[in-house]
Amino acid sequence: MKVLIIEDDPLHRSYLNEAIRAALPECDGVLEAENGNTGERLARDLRSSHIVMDLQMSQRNGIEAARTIWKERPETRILFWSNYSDEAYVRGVSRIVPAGAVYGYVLKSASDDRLKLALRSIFIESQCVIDREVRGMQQKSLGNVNGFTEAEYEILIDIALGLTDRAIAQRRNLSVRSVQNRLQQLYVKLGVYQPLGGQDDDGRFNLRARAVAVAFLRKLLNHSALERAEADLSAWLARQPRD
Amino acid sequence: MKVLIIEDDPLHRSYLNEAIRAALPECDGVLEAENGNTGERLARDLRSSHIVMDLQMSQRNGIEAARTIWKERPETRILFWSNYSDEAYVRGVSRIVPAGAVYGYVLKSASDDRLKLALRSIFIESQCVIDREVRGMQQKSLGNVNGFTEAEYEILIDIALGLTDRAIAQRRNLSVRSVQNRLQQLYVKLGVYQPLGGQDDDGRFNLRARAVAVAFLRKLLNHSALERAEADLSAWLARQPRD
DNA sequence: TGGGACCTTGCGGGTTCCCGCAGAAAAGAT
DNA sequence: ATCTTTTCTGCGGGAACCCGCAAGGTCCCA
Repeated sequence: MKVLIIEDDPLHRSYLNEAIRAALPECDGVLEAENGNTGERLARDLRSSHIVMDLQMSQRNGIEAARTIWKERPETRILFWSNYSDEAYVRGVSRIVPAGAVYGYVLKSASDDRLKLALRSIFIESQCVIDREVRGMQQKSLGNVNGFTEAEYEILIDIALGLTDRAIAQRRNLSVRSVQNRLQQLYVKLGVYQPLGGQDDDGRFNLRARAVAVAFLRKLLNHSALERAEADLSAWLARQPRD
Repeated sequence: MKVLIIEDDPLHRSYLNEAIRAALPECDGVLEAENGNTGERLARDLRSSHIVMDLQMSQRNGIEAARTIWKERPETRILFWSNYSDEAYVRGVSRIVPAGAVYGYVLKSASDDRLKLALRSIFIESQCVIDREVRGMQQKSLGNVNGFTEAEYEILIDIALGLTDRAIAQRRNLSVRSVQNRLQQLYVKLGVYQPLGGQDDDGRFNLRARAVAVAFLRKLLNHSALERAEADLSAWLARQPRD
């Protein structure tokens, strides 16, 4: 068994390397890649099916890399080892994990033992391991207490990208009014909606822009999510005939 | 001489610790804090005037911490040791460094030697050290090729927070029309302006929201900048009498 | 088979945004 | 002191946004 590390911080990389050797004596080789691109290439060339990777790398982020890796070989086992449990990341990951895949998500703040345990669980015992904090995030994200529907998330991204109502309607195959409905719904959930009576900060906020701000502050959105969305968008735009 | 480390990643912390001991044999003590809050407290209690800190920590970010530390003791020497050279960070730092202060900004990707050299330069020779990449950022940011005025940056933040034109006018003591002028100017600089003829993506983008998106993608804005801005905003709102 | 919950769509209108035009005011330059 | 350049400001109007109201649609459950 060989393990591939994809992580851009050299310190973390060597730490991981040691941890893997210690936790998995049956492993006969550890490879390292320092960004998503070379990681993908190595995974393809060497047919690695055991990967540990960071999300948030400068060159090409972990989610992108994982997506293409899983697309080529869905049985690959991936342990995500990340600093953050931002909703944007958690959601991003759970959107790309193939049905039945074995994977893990542990935070860098977790203890040594925890990491080693996760390594064994995933790579040896074929069992998923998701940190409790991350799982909490998932619950909140998928359950509905303070949770966002796919539709709501979608429209949040669309306004974060700066699309107009009309463009969103076109993109999502809806009428303009429906788009506005979803927006209203989003505003309510984000707590930026102003129910007419409230003279408090009335008129101070542009709801559309405010919603994006709040989403960022709550880490519903982050840089890499935006980047992905922007890439999707420009692909769609290119596909769009001149109206 | 004692050195205080403020850094939330334990690996990086211990690496820093070693580097400091190696580079500064004359130093007789290294202290560690794992977030901005305890860092500030330690700095105050122990009167540390030699600090190495990360920007981007979860509890309280480096810029906040540095601001209060420098407010209390402007002669403190601070070396910022960060992963990123985002314009938002660079600008954030240069906004708070007191006149004549000795400080440094080196990237975590820099070599061992580079870090040690920076430590000696700043703490022993009282000389500022700013990584070339960061300096490049500063140039771009302060010079005006693709650079943003303070005014433009200010209004960018205001719309990113979700304020309306009217609210911005109030906050910045301008007429609404002036705010809109500045917005137009910003749109031009961000390349989102649509000069009437362009039927290309005409109407696809909401300029206001698009500007924020582009700013995020270009790292003119980032999470911690938004957080700071949000804090400033709510302070201002509290100070604002009911209109 | 008839509610109930939810989503979609059209209509209408009040508000905000976007911005060309043009005059006043401020800041520099010669 | 005068000229230029930049910034601020009001006016006006077209477009986009925000949203209450109300009429279908769909899906599920009893």
